[in-house]
Amino acid sequence: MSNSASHRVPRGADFPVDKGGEKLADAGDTKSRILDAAEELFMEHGFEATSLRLITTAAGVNLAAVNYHFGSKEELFQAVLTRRLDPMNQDRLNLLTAYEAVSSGKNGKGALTCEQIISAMFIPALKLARDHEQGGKNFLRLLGRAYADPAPFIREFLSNQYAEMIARFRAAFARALPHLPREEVSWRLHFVMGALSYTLAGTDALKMIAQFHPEEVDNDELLLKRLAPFLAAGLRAPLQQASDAHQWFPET
Amino acid sequence: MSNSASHRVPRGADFPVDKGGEKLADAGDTKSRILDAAEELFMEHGFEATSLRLITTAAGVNLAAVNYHFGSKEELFQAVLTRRLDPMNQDRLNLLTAYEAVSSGKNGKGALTCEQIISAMFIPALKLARDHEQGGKNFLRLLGRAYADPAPFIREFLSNQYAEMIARFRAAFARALPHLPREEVSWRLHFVMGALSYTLAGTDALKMIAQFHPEEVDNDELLLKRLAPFLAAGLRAPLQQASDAHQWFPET
DNA sequence: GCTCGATTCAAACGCTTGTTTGAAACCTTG
DNA sequence: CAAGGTTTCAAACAAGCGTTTGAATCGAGC
Repeated sequence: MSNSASHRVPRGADFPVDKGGEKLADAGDTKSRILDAAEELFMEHGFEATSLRLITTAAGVNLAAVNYHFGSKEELFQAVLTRRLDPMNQDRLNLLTAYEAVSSGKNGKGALTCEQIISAMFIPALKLARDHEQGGKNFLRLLGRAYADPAPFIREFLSNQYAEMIARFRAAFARALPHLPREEVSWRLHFVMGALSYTLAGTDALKMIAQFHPEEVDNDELLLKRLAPFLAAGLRAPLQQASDAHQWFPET
Repeated sequence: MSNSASHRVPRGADFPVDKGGEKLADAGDTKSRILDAAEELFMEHGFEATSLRLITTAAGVNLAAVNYHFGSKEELFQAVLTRRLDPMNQDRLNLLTAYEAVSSGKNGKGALTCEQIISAMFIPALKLARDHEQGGKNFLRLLGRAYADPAPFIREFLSNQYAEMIARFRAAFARALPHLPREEVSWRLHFVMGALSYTLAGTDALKMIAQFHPEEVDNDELLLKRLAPFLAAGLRAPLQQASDAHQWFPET
């Protein structure tokens, strides 16, 4: 029902296009003002707890503007995610392709190191984290939270957005870790994605508990640089033999 | 306001107590029926998206029963978490204490291995995951999602619930990894907690993407046994030197 | 058997939610 | 300047929310 043409569709393209020298996101543009306000408020309160009245008031636009420009609250949320997620994942794919081109040219085998693959995942995220003028930093938090959101439309949306990227990176990790069963590679990729999302989303969760230095808490760049070696070591961990399981979990 | 005595307080204790041979959680008890239904529905839809009418209908009790027995929706949510989280964290502390007693008796130094410390964190969680009769498996998912929930009352509640456990485990890891700066230990503990929560919460998130075998997807026990070695290797990763940072993130 | 506190119940309260509506304002195009 | 499509606006809509109320029901103790 939300995908029907029931709402009046504006003349503009589905998304602001960069035509010529004009700014890509005009700060005065109603659509962009809504996207910016929604991004910040969704990050702060989550999808369900953020009302359209809160968003439109913060954006300084009329309440009906959301339904006019985006169709529904759900479609607004997807637009907020797409605006930055699409380019970031495309950057990741491009970076991985570039690494593979260099590597295959050099030794003719085409297998990257774990460090290279993780770099291809993290550098585009880092680019967003460094983007202080736009709300890039906020966006990473929002994205991390969307990962854990139970709403079906969010999960389905993220699955579609990530499908291509995940497949490419799983293949790359499988080549980098040929001694590991494919299944184990899938799991470890899952762990990497999880640690990344959670860490980005939850910096304010346990910050007091972890007694971090104040200047470090909100520094996503420092965070990623600490996380990357941690994950690389995990990826290269020797495969756990079934006979060793008792070392971890003695039968209670 | 929610903590006032504005609602009529029932005669029973704050929580079902195990008196003698009677069952700890009587399935017919209104309070327990509400807790069970709420646990499942909160897990499925999240806190905001789950209405009291949904919960009370599923539990087969009157709508007003929640406010009568728990005071408010927020207090119900905290009761759902406390019921299983309190014992689990107590188990973790007891297990860590037991390991430390054995270790200090053996070599007089008292430093545990990373494997032991991780075991002390994971085994109590594993006990819940194995607990199929009760909704223990569902609870781990709910808990993982609560970690990422932006609602202030949830974050504050979890901070208090975890404060003691986190402090003890950080100290243990610091002794196990004496070559690491305390700050780095805090970060890696944060990564461990994050990977654990996310992995437990999000098994249905990327399950299609990761193309797992169906029988493995919902097996939290197998999951934890794969995650533990991954995290242990990460914890023991050599400290990243500032001069090596370019290996990960060449200045773009 | 009656009393009194504990519990359940149906109904309503006040409020917020996402969405729709039809008219007003705006702005480009002829 | 007039026409026509685009965007904004105030107002209302139906529905759902958490919570409260006061009476009905239950069940043990005198």
